[in-house]
Amino acid sequence: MIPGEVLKHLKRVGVRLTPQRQEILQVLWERAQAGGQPVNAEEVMKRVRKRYPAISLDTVYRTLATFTREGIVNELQFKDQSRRYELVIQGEHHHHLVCLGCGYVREIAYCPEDIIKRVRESYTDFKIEEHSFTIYGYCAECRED
Amino acid sequence: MIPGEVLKHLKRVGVRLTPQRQEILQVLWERAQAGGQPVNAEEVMKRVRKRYPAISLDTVYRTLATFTREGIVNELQFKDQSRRYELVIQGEHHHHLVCLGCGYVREIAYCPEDIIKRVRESYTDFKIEEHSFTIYGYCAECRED
DNA sequence: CAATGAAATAGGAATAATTCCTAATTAGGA
DNA sequence: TCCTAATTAGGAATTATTCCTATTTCATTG
Ligand SMILES: [Mn+2]
Ligand SMILES: [Mn+2]
Ligand SMILES: [Zn+2]
Ligand SMILES: [Zn+2]
Repeated sequence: MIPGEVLKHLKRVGVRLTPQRQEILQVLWERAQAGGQPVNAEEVMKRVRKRYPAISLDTVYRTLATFTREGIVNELQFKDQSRRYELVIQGEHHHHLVCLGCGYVREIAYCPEDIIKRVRESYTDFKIEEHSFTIYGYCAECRED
Repeated sequence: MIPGEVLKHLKRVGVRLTPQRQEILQVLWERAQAGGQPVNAEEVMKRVRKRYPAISLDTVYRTLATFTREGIVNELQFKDQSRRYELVIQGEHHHHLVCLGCGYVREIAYCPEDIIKRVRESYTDFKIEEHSFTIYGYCAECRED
């Protein structure tokens, strides 16, 4: 299930493949399959505990941080201060549309690459590493008018 | 100092102009003048206390929330989970470049309006309210290579 | 200019998310 | 199989933000 390249990468950089980590990957993978709704740490823990009851929340946090550092996972920070995670799909990059009412997330394929390029060119003393772009609003169920 | 239109707006929508709120506005205004480095609630409190020692942190938070709701203040949520605030300058809109090392913030004038327009057109059942766009990296002092 | 009442405040408690700590366990190379 | 550095569980600590409530105050009205 879990992409072989992910396991290979972890091995290459010397990140041990513990059962906890495998289960977390599994949960993220299932999530990605089921529409790509990102999950928070609490939710990851709950889901992992169905198959691996002893996992601690701290391990979930640590693991998600490790995976994020390794580029395997995307850590999203939304403005309701919820942090959510999603598996990075190889060679794919996207942003999100978030409902301020229910928190539902949709993916949008567009990325302001042109702007990032321009900024990289004009702010040469600044080394760009990443960017976040999120659109907020109300989904069909949550909008009032 | 504080833009007259701001005071007028608050009056119009029935938000009382207490000394606490005036001092907070003053601090945000001074910040905007001094380069536009956004501030967090703690910092706002410290600065306000120099002139109004009894203000409580809760009042700062409440007031910043009120101002944000009224469109007078911008609430920024960065991915290190710091929340910072800046005065909205009438008729102006910008985004930020944030250093992952020291947290220093620079403003960038570009905005991915075209993408937002496209999203608005293709996701018609979604009512767009706002957006956030932030570029992260390392400033001249913090970059290593 | 005094009375009035809803709005706002101070200060401390409560909450929630995340990180820290440490003794015990374990993955995986030798 | 052994060994050791990496990882973990579980609970404590920390941090940022929100909640609570008795008291104060703004600003409208008479
Ligand atoms: Mn996504
Ligand atoms: Mn700014
Ligand atoms: Zn919704
Ligand atoms: Zn820096």
